[in-house]
Amino acid sequence: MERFRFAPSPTGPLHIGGLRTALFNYLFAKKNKGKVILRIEDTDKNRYVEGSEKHIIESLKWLNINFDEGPKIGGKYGPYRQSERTDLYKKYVEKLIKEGRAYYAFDTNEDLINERRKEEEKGSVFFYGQHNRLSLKNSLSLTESKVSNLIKNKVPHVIRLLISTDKNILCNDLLRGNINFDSTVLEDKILIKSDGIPTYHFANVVDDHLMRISTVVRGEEWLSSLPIHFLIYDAFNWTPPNFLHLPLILNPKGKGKLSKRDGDRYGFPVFGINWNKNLSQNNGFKEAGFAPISLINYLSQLGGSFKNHEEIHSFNDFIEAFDVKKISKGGSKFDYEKAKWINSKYIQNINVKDLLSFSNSQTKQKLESLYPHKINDIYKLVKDRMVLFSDDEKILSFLISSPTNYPIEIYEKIRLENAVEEITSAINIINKVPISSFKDSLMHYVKERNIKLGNFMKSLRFALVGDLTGPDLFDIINILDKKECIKRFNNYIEFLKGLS
RNA sequence: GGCCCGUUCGUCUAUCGGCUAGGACCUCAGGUUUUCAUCCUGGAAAGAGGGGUUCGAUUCCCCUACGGGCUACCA
Repeated sequence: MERFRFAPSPTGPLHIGGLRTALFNYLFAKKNKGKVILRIEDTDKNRYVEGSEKHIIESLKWLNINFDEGPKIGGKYGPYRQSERTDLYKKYVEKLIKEGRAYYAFDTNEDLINERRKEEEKGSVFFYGQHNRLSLKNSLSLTESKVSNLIKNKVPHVIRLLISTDKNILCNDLLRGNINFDSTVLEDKILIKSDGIPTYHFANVVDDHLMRISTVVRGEEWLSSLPIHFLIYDAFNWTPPNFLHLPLILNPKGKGKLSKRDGDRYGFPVFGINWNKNLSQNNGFKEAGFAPISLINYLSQLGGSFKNHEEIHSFNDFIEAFDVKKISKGGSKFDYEKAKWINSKYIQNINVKDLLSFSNSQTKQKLESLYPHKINDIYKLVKDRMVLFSDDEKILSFLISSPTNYPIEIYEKIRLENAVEEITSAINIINKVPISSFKDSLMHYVKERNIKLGNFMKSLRFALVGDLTGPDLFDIINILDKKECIKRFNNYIEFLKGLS
């Protein structure tokens, strides 16, 4: 049984980079009929952010990425929060110390800062490793009795990995093949911090082993720690799992990888669901008006090409098409325009009923009370012009309230000779015939008088909507109904009279 | 600075040595439409540079350049 895991840290909201890592884990697992587990890596007390675990879980749930094991679901390899596994790590690290693969280090923060400064002055960079460990304060350089004294007196200390002196460490990545690292430039990484809590590197390896993970899918930012992880597996004499490092999602405008702040900076969502209640704009794809499957489609083609990008595919399509060989190696820039296009394509392909089930906007609620029997007709009108589910607000506001003002610059564009007279005729026609035959009667009228249809229509639209864009005018008239149309036409006549 | 990874149109990508380098987003032009959007047709737009290997290189190798990541008692 293949086992995968998604292992975020609750240090803030989960952004689309994490979402994509989760997605690829999920696709990979499902493709192989394997399992995916969710593990919360909360080993950093200082960076812990209240509410982020909830945000992570809810974001993934919204995207329909479901886990087989996890903190809420349970499972036989739990607990699934690293903070609840501290005793376990202690047990395992002691084994390493006993076997001489790890050691105690007593250097204080000040000691290390000093060392760093010294190296900096020489124009190089300090790292704790085989070239200098014997001149630092640790159980390798100090006598045995001194070390046991320090420990007995509870002098703060960390536990470091003893990097072997083999020069070459051969690692493997599913995407990039073999990668060689030189152990002489590797740091003796801290395994257990002075507060007794493990670092990412240690907890990660122990858990992946204990939880029987067969393939680790994670972001490329971890590639440089791969040799450390291989060395920890080696120290335990464990077989490492497969590794797949995903290319990073890059900032579309600036430099570097996409960050959580870029959403605010450039005005697009970067989270699955909103984070933070008092927002000037939505930063979640959900609230911005995306369907979960739209985001799945977008994420699947960012740094991969399992399917073509011309149509919307289902979750199952992607599972079937998933192929490690189809993942690209280079990072890819986030492109909000493309994401939006995918969602508009999706909206065009669903029926009105589904569209309505997605939206619960204020606009929809108001329209439902205003036009209880016409809600389907209304959304049918705008379906093809919606990019986001939230677009109904700007497209349909004219159905909720009549135009409050008629922008003079738009009026200038359509200026009709005898405007008052023509609008009055429209009122007469609409009064005389059933609303359903208004179109025929109007066409007849236009033809009889030899009026230019284009301008006349624009004029009517302007009177009704206060703008020149929107759905079919006769459909609008049908929905507004006689009384409201006449009211708006009269308002417009008042406006026209006010001009002269 | 050191180590590691990468590099095809502006962006996301296809190409498993034969290329007139394909598609999508964006963009531009035209058509359909009462308007706008949708939709349809068409256009512009790319294998970082230099060396090899080969009959032939975008594809394989090396160097350089550029981009990215890591370099914390963060993950």
